[in-house]
Amino acid sequence: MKNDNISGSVISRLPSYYHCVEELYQCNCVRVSSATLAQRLGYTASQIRQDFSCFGEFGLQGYGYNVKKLRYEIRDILGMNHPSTAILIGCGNLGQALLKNFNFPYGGFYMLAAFDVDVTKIGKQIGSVCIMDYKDMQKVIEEKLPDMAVLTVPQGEAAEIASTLADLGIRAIWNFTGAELHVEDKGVVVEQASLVDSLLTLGFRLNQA
Amino acid sequence: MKNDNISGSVISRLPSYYHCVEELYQCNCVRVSSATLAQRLGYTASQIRQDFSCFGEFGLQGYGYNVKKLRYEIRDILGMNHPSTAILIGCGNLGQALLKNFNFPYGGFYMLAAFDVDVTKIGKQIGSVCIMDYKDMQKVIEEKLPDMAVLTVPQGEAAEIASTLADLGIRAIWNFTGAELHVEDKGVVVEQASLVDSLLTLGFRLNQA
DNA sequence: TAGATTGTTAATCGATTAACAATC
DNA sequence: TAGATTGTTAATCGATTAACAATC
Repeated sequence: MKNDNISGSVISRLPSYYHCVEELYQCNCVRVSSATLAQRLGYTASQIRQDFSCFGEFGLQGYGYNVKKLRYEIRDILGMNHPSTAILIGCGNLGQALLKNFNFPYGGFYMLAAFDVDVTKIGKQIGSVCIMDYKDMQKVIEEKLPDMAVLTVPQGEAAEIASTLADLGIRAIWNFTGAELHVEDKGVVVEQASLVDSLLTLGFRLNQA
Repeated sequence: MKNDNISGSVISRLPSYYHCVEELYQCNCVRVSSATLAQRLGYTASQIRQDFSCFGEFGLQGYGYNVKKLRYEIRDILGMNHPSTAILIGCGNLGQALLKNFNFPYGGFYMLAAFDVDVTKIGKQIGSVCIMDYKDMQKVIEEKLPDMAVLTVPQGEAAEIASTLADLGIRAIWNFTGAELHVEDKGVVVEQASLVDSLLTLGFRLNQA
């Protein structure tokens, strides 16, 4: 990686680059110019070249970008070229909905296991995994060393569980609870999955319209 | 509203202002300064005053902001001072998880009804609503005039349903499908609820760490 | 070779921060 | 009155866009 201080503006556009290049790749498209990408994404060609140049030189003068190579590079930036793994904690409605419907591999993660304290849920097969007893979580983490944990537990329990996960070596938490997790000082990456912020933005725009 | 051309940067901070001021209000906090808000939110006091000034003058020199008034103003910006209503279309796992667990009123919307085509689901009570037959949707929309529709149908059906909703007078769509909806030219506000983008950002940051 | 398109430098534009007069 | 803190103007900083030499 050329530059290790990538701005938030650039980071926020990475998912759209990923979606776009995956689509081109699926359509067997071989090459694409920054102008074409710009049109599809609603950015300027200049911005796209500027963004890519934070990470390296992926194109060829007079040609544009080879889709296969560009896809490889963008997946590399997102950490997808080496498989990352995840566990999910808290198999309520939201947890189960994610296990059943969410495309984790497309997001760059393989789901290894899911945990809950409710004995009536333990043993149930949901999506690709079988719900396990929360008591066995430590053992499983120590064995399989997952990179990331999806946190879909009740808000009141989130902070303590997050702390436990950090101590067990989990490196990232995708937090679906409203709780503030204080594990960033332990080197854990926390990403807030905030649906309500999206809805509030919708409300604002509806109110403006 | 003072200024009707609010930048995306400001809009993206509105949800955090809302969360913060709701919390202060729940704690019976009476007044707050931009410096205190800044500390709680991790912004600068200057930015907060600058942001608020896009919408009006909510404070008092030498005093700060009255929490109750500030809460009223921020809720007003987000369109919460007059009740907005919603329906949900597609009661699969995700749809049901939202109906059961998501706090729509906190997000500014009251859920009026939910629809599905699956006869085995119709009549089932989920959260505050009872799943209705998709065939009856038009009638219900014409009667109750909901402002917004939560779209949790399979991706392949999303575009057509969105178009139908637009024609029936729905003014906003909270889109949980990956489909691109072409209804913005019909004056419909579309907000993408993209969990995968959040996960991709997590992957990037994990890869950088 | 001629046309196309990159990566990068320079110019512009917008967003954030600092400073401060106004005033509660 | 004196201290505090706003709203706003000016200064700075960063992000986006435009321009263009390099070169496929």
